[in-house]
Amino acid sequence: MGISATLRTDRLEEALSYFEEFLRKKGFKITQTRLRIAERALSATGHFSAMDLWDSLGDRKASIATVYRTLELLEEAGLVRRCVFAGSSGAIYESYLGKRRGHGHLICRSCGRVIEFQSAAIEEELRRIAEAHGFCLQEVVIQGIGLCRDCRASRE
Amino acid sequence: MGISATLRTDRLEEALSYFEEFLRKKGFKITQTRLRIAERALSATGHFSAMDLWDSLGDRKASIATVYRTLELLEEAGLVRRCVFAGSSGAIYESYLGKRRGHGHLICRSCGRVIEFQSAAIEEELRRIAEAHGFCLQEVVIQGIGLCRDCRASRE
DNA sequence: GTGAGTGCAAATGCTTTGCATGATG
DNA sequence: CATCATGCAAAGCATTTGCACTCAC
Repeated sequence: MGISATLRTDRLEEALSYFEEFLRKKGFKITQTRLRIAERALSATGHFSAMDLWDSLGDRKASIATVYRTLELLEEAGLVRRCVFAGSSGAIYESYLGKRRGHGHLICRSCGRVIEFQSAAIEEELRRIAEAHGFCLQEVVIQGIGLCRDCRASRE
Repeated sequence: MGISATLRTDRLEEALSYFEEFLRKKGFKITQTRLRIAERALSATGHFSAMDLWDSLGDRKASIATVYRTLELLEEAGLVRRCVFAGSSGAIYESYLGKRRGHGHLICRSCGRVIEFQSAAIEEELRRIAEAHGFCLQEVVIQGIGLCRDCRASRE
């Protein structure tokens, strides 16, 4: 997927200052490296691996270790989601900037394409089920695995 | 979690012969090792890692490589599901024996407990969404991550 | 100035693979 | 008896960690 170079400056600034505030509150330091990584991660339009993000940092690279460490902070801040798609090794991240939390994914087994969808009904039902079990629901993972329209067609 | 020693002989025999038939159809050989691993995997009541299964084999151990290879076959046969729970490294397997395919999981962040649930409504809705995207839905992953009743209580 | 953040490289953990040996159809 | 399955050990890969150095507060 990779990371697009286009920045969504509208909400990005907002998200970045939210991240700064998060760091301050938690007693973490606001460093150039963290901000640089956060900017790249938050402005990504698609799904990306830690390595993709690292690649996109250009000349002033951070170490891959720091990329992982910062992604963890961004996830903790609720700005980024770490996804593990069935059938693929390794985690994939996505920026929550401009997306609703808890959206679902349709993942194509054949080409790896990921289609996002939103379903209030599923979220609602899951919340209801969690409540019935006395479970405090913090995060939701909804995935459909199969074949996308194109791959399905090319098999017939 | 580990693997229980109790065998559910009622349906187990049935599942095992289904597995044998699957192997035959695919041109794979029916070996003692495969059957031994399949028996353990299929009769497990909870969730288990490849290592758990390997441990449970007792004195006549197979190699861990063969355990992985056989679990893959069992998954292909639709008798076992490989799950990756958000927040934990490594895959967890579950037998589909006596369970409905596509059931969901509530996973406790704090103690790791896994609660299973069934929701026809979610399955239905996901099927509807997939169809709307021309997507051929083969498998479903539904997870709720948060705190179970006990861990939630002990935080207050 | 002090403690936390970073880079580097090494370690980790789970999983897969190559290849010689052994069992199955 | 030809093949495929297995065991073993080594490789693979994504991720994490230890530690000396550097930077933010």
